[in-house]
Formats: sequence, C-alpha cells, structure tokens
Amino acid sequence: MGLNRLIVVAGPTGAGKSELGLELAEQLDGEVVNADSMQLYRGMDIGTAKLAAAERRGVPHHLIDVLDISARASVAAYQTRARAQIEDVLSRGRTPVLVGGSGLYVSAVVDEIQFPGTDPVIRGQLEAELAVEGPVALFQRLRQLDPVAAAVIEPANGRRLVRALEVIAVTGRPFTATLPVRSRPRYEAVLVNLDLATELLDRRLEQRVSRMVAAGFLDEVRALDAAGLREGVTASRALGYPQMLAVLDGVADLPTAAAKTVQLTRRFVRRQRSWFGRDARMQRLDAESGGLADRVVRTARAGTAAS
RNA sequence: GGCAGGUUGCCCGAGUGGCCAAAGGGAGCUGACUGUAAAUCAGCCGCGCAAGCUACGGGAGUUCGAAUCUCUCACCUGCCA
Repeated sequence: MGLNRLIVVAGPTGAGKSELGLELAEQLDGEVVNADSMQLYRGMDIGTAKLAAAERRGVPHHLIDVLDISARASVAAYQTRARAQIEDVLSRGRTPVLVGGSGLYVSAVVDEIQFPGTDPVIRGQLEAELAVEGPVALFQRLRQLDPVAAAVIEPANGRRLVRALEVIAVTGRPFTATLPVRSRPRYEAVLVNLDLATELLDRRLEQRVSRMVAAGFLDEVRALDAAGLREGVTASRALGYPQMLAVLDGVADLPTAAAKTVQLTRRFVRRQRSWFGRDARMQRLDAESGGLADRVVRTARAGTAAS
C-alpha cells in the first residue's frame, strides 16, 4: 500500500535518479511524477535521458511529454500540475515519487512558494528595455521601486530584474526575491539528494552523452528542428540540443558537439549541487553505495510512524 | 644553406624598460537563485596565512630596474635556395 507521503528523488544529472525512483515506486506501490523541466517536452527523449515506456517496468510516470517544444515552460504552471498530480496519486492510496533535477521545480512542489502572475505585454516591454538599455537601467529602477529586492538581485542579472519589475507592475507590490525558508516540506515529503563522487560522475556524464549520440541524438534533433525546435524558447536551450543543431548547420562536428555537451552538463551539475546541497532537509545518498532504495524506504516508513 | 617572423600562466592571446603575477577570452573552482531554471547571474582563478617566493622557451649579459634591450642555444613558421 501507499505511504501517504511524498518521496522526492533529487540530485545532479547522471547520478541515477530515474532508476532509484523506479525502485522506490516498485517498493512503495508508487507512481513517478517528473520534476525535470526538459522531460516535460514531447519528442525530447534521447537528449533528456527520458526513460522509454518499455524501461518503466510498468510504473506509471506523470508529467512527462506534456508540452510541445514550441511552448515555453513555466514553474508556476508546473507547480499547479505537479501538485494536482501528487494529490491525485495520494488520493488513490499510492505513493507519489517526485523525480528530477530541476531545483526550482522541486522547490515549487515542496515549499510554500506562490508565483505572482505574469503579463506578456509588460514582460515584452521590459525585455525590450533590457535589450536596448542593458540591465543597469532596470536595476536603477528596481532600486527605486523595491530596495529590498534590489539588495539581493545582482545588477547584471537581466532575467531576474525583468521578472522583479514585472511582478511589481502586475501586483503593485514588492517582489520577494528570496526563496522561502525551507521549513517542513509539503506532503511530509522525504527528500533525497542522490549524488556521487565528482570524478565518477564526470566520467558517467561522458558515457551518458556517448550513449545518447550512439542512440541517435542527432536524428532526434533533426526531427525536432523540422518541428520548430529553434523557436521553442525553453526547449531550444536544453543541454546538447543547440550543440546538435550546430552539427546540423555544419558549423561543428559531432565529436566536438558531444564534448561540448559533456562539458556543459558537468557545469550544470555543479549548479544543481549548489542548489540541493544546501537543503538541510535532504538526505544525501551516495549513488555508489548499495541498498539505496531500502534505506530510503526505511526512513520514509520510520518518519511516518513517528509523525 | 640564406633571409624574415615567432616561442607569455591549463589553453588561446595582449603586452616593446618601471604603474606586470602580467589585459582580455576560454577552461576550471565556488556560489546565488520565486513564472525560459538544462535558464540567468556573481566571485575566485601561479604558490604562500603573511613577509615573500617562483614565473613570460634555456643560458649569459646591459640596466637602479627586463616579459619588454643585447648575445647565444633550442624549437616552430613563412619566403628564398
């Protein structure tokens, strides 16, 4: 039977989250809910290391293949869907297992975050302004309107400045530029940060990209290109995809593109670590050690009994 | 064999006597993070806690002082043979 609580498997790319998630789902009568911003996209399979249907061992997977590559992803929309999905799984008496390495997405599910609305017109204006005048102009304005937010947003971070100003314009209130305090997670979640020694992980990333290429990554991107990948604001930025497009355009060769992808992934992993690493609620598990699923199940059950 | 050019920190690359441990970029490391988050951005980046030490192909000089000038050796490049 289900556990009546959420299990979260987070951690850097390539550590083995999908597999662990699968094992946990099997042991806890669970269903996997995706927390990977790129696996949301239909057609991005090889490059996102999405588990093929046949590899899911009959475990239901949710929030995979739910967006067209032309759609832009949004944490707010994800939050709504993911929570609804989790509640649905819980309501059926099963255990939701949230699996993914997108830090903000995981946080959106587990923490008390409310994302203020957006306005395409205002956003457009701000982005235009950013492009023309640069971030400093926006920063000056933010400092006037919301000194608190300005104090924590880097003056050069155009993306965040635009959003902060947008929120102020839309809501008429200051922008909360800091993450909420990490308190008790929603759904009494048990959080796992699956990681492993840098040298090992780096090596795995190399193998992982080699496998992707061997599995036809380039062909996948060729097909997506025809379907409008370049126009997808979010999708076109997924690791490896721009690199494969460069090959299709004849401006890079495959080995170079693959190497670049490995390098970018490695860098991304560092960022993921800096995100998950400081979350004290997360149980850090070494992917190299054995009995991972059992250990998680044990803590999950113990926690339930205690609470 | 002759003439010309080059050799700079992990890589590329600026620098022509002091303001140079040496611009800039890349790579690497650390970190931030509320609607594109596989995004966006920041700091560090020869060694040393420091005094200081070691560094601009090797060696020898000139000079108060050299990555920068001279000589020489090595290797690379272009043109002439």
